[in-house]
Amino acid sequence: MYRTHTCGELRIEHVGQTVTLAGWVQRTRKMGGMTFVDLRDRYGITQLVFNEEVNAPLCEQANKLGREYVIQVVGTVNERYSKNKNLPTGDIEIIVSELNQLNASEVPPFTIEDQSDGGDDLRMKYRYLDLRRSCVRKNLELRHRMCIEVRNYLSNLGFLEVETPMLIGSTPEGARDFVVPSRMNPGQFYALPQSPQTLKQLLMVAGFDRYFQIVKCFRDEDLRADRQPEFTQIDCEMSFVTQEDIIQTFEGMAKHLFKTLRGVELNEPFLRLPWAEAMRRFGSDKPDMRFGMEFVELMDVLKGTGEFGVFNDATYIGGICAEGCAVYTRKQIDQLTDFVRRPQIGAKGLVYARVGDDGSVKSSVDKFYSEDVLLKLKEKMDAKPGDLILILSGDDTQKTRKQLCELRLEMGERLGLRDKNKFALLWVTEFPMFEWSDEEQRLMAMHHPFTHPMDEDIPMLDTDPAAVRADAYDMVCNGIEVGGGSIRIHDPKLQAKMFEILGFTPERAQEQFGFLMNAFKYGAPPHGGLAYGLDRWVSIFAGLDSIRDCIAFPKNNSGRDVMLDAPAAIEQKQLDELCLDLRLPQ
RNA sequence: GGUGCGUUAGUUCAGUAGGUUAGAAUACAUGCCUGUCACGCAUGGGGUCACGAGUUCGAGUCUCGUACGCACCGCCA
Repeated sequence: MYRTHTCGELRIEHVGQTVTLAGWVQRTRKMGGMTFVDLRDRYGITQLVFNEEVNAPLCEQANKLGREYVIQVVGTVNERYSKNKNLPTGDIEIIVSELNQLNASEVPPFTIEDQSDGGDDLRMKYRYLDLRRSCVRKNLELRHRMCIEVRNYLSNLGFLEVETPMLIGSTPEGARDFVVPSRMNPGQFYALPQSPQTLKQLLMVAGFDRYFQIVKCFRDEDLRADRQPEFTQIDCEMSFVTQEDIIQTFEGMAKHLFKTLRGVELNEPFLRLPWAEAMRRFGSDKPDMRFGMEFVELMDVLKGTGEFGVFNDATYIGGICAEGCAVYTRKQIDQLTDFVRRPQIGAKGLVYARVGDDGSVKSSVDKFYSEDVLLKLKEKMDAKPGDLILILSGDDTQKTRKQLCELRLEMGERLGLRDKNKFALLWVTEFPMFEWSDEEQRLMAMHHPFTHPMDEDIPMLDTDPAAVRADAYDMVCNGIEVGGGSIRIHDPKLQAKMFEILGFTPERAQEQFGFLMNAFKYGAPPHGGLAYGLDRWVSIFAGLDSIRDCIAFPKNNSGRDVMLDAPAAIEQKQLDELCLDLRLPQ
């Protein structure tokens, strides 16, 4: 037996027991005739003591241990002279009588400590060392507990976890597919699923009326801090349900996770915001509702009421009111102007108005407007003395709202309103069914082509498809889309019409999605579902800035695994066997 | 495909206006130290300043290019 206890286990009540421990050397402290060793495993740290007077050769042996050596010790649990309140095992130590070095270690390239000196790149290259750090390990432990709670919650409601294949067919809609060549079918390719969407719909046809799966999904798109090419979804689908049933079920799951994993009771029903309203009030389909600072539309107050050409040419003027920010210096406001002018945001400029303690308004456009108009502005913005009004305008309402959204988030950040320990959840509903693609010169499904339109909008499919709203919903937490879903189409005729609107010929629809349309001919139940992004949930609960930190072996910004050095070229023999003629870009 | 920032010791970083032998902290090594726990003290080793070209009497420092990293835009049904 390698060990009788873990390194996080022993307490004052174990004093006097003879124990065997095994683990890694975190650090040694040599005090002359005495040596202390911190022994670490994933359960904690236990201090080992070696005393030259008691056993000189053993102490000598301990002095030779380096960081990350793997050792096994036999010893007696002893109460410490001076306790360490920072460690759960800080009341005790092990007086070692036997030391076995199980393995040596090279000096690690960075320190294996919570406050590591290692940069991201190096930590990823030696991820197996990085994962030894408790702050990283804890994220994976949380991820594990979340999976358990998801399975508990859904299992108790009668959901069945069913695995769907990883090797499926490529579909042209949506994200780029990762493709896998088939050796036995030369020149043909599988694709890795972007999501098990169609497969779970087939499970509904098969009568598995409550399905879920914690499942890897793959999308060959550029990465971000919150986007990996392979990521994990909690994928769910239900039959004989309305949108309301699904929202109730999965709002319940969110509440369950918050309660069991964060100890947060969310008693109120989540806010529901139709997409158009979210765009109008926050300029985003995933608004951060931890703070207010809602948009106020100012066209009626500022357009045509003064000589300011920028506003008079605008088709949208919107403002936000930053409480107490009238004290902002010229420099601070210039910083905000630079912020909105950054190419990624793209605003031309920023108009501001300070509300003085006496209620007077001083703005950057004073010379263009009468005092009367400026007071009307203050009134419309509901601004109080000491507030700062920030205004953006433009000739593209959608774009200007997006810019104002960035400014609102920046102000929220500056004012400390985006507290990681505060959670604001909501549903965004009534998404548009389609959005116009300039690149493809056609309507594209905003969600996916299997989304059911809202019943009352179905007649508009023929007359004004762009105005049709979808029976779709996203769950948003702190400005992050944490899940989304929809009621699906189960009528083959409606599905065929949808493909037609999306520009598919009947032949091509049959070729790409025939398996689904055929299945619908055999009694498809009404159904709908939702998928949660597991990585995002874990990173929100753990307060992480990037989902990488809750993934054991993540990819870097360019989609590379720097530890495995993948992707990489393969041998000519493999290419030959796959009948692949590889021409690299010049 | 694009924008921004970065690349200097094992590691994290500093490096002034372009000018002598490139620094700090930490890690590592050696020595001292019997109650430390971010131990302390002393000494020491450790650098192709990412790569390539250019400007210059002279480049870690300025310019251009390349590679890599991070963040973001596009993209992500």
